[in-house]
Amino acid sequence: MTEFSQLGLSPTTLQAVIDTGYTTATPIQAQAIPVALAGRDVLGIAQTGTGKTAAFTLPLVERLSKGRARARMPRALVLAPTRELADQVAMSFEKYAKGTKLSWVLLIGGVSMGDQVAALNKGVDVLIATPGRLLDLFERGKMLLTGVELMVVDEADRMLDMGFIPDIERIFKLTPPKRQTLFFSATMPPEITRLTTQFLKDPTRIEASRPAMTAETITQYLVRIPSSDPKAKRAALRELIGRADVKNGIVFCNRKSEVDVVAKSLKQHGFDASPIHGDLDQSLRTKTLAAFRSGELKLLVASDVAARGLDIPDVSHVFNYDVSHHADDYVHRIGRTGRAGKLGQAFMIVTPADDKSLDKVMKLIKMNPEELVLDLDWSNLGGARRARAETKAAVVETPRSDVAPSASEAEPLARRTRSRRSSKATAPELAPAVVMDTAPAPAPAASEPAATPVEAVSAEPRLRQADRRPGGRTERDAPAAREGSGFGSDIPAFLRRPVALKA
DNA sequence: AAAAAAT
Repeated sequence: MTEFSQLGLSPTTLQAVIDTGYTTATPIQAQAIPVALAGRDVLGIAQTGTGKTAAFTLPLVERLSKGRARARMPRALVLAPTRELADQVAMSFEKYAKGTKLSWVLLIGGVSMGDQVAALNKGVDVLIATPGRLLDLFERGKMLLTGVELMVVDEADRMLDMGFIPDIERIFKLTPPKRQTLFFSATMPPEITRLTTQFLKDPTRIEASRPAMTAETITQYLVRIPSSDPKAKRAALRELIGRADVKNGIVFCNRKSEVDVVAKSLKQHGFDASPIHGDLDQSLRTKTLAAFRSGELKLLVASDVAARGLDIPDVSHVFNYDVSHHADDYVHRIGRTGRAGKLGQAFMIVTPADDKSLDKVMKLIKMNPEELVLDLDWSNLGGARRARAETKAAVVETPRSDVAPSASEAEPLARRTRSRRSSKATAPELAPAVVMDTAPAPAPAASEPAATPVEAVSAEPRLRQADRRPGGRTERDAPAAREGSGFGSDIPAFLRRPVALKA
C-alpha cells in the first residue's frame, strides 16, 4: 500500500488529493507518479478504473506549477479519444489544480470555438483535447505547440480503433522532441508499439493489473430470448429492469438508431431514461451525462460512446440490449459497473441471431454467466419471427425430464425454453439452478404483454480468475458476496429459490 | 453488422 504522501508530491498538490478523500495510491499511481515527476517518459498499460487519470494529472500539475503560460503557447497537452473522456480529464484537472494558478481549457468538437479561442489567446497552460478539434484550431493558427513540455496520450488503443493514429502522429511531430510524454493504452497492438518506439524516449513501462474484467465485483447474467424482434427485446429489457433493483443503470445498444428507439420506448413505459450517442447534440450529451452522474437520471441508454473509460463511481446495473460485436467492447461496457469496490450486475440479452458475437464474448471472458430465462409470453412479441425462432429452439432443445417432463411441440415456446441449457457451457454439470420469485415485476403502464413468472437456469459461476481490484470495498461489496451461490447480499429478488437441475 | 471524431 502506497500513500500519496510517499510519492514526492508538493504539499499543495498533496492537499488537493487529500481534499478529494483519497489517501492510498492505486498501483499505477504509485508507480507512474514518481517516474513522471522525475521527468521521464511513461508507457502505462492500464485500463480505466485503475486510477490512470490521476496518475498523469498529478504529475502534470506538479511539473507545471512553476512557470507560466504564454498566449497561444500551451505548456502541456492531453489527448483523449472521446469528448466525454476529455471532459472527465478536465474534471480531474479541476480538482487537482485548484491550489495552483494553472489554467486549462477543454478543446472538443460539437461546441462553439469562441471560448476555446479566447482562452488560447489569453494563454493557457494545459490543453485537454480530442484530436479533431485540436488540429482544427491549430490549422486556424490559434495556437503553437512548440512550447509543449508535457504531452499525455490517453486510451491510445481506442484512438487506434477510431482511426486517430495519423492525427496523433502529426500532433507528436508538432511538439518539440524534448517534451516529456506520458502514454497510456489498455492493450499494445503493433501499431501502438510502433508509435511508442517512435515518439517515447526510453520510457518506463508500467503495467497495472487488469481492473475488474469479469471481476468479483460484477455478477454477469445472460438472458436468452427466442426472438430477435425489437419488440421482444424491449419487453425483455423492461422485464429485467423492472425485476432487478436498479438504482441507476446503463443500457447499451449497438446502433445509434437503436439507442433512440429503446430510450423512447422506455420513457413511454414510464422509465426514467435518456439516450446518449455521437449523433446527438453535444450540449445534450453533456447534460444527459451530468444528470446521470448526479443521480438525477436513472437509466442512460447508450451507444459505445459510453462504453469505455467513463468513470461513474456508482452504477448498479449494466444492460446489454445488444451483444457487442466486438468482445472487448462487452468487457468495457460491463466495466461501467462494479467500480470503486461496489458490486454491480451486468445483464446481456441474447437472441438466436447473436450466436457468433456471444461466442466471441464467452471466449474472451472465459466464463459462463448465469443464465436467466424470462418466462414472457412471446406469442405477441415477434410475430413471424417468433415462428422461426421456435423452429430453431425445437432443434437445439434438449428435453429434461426433471423440469419439463411434458415438453412438446404443442407447448408455448416460453415454457420449453426453460429447459434449454447454456449452449456454450463448458461446465460438465449445471449447478443448482435458481428460480425467480413468482411475484410479477412492478409493471409500468404498458401496452405490451404483462410479465409472467421468471426462471433462472444457472451454470456454475466461475469468477475465481477475476483480478483483484485496487481500492477499498464499500457498502455494496458485502463480505458475504462470494459465499454460497456467489451472489452478493444484493441477490436479485427474483433469483432466490434454488431448485436442483441436472444437465 | 457499428461507433467515435472537425465541419
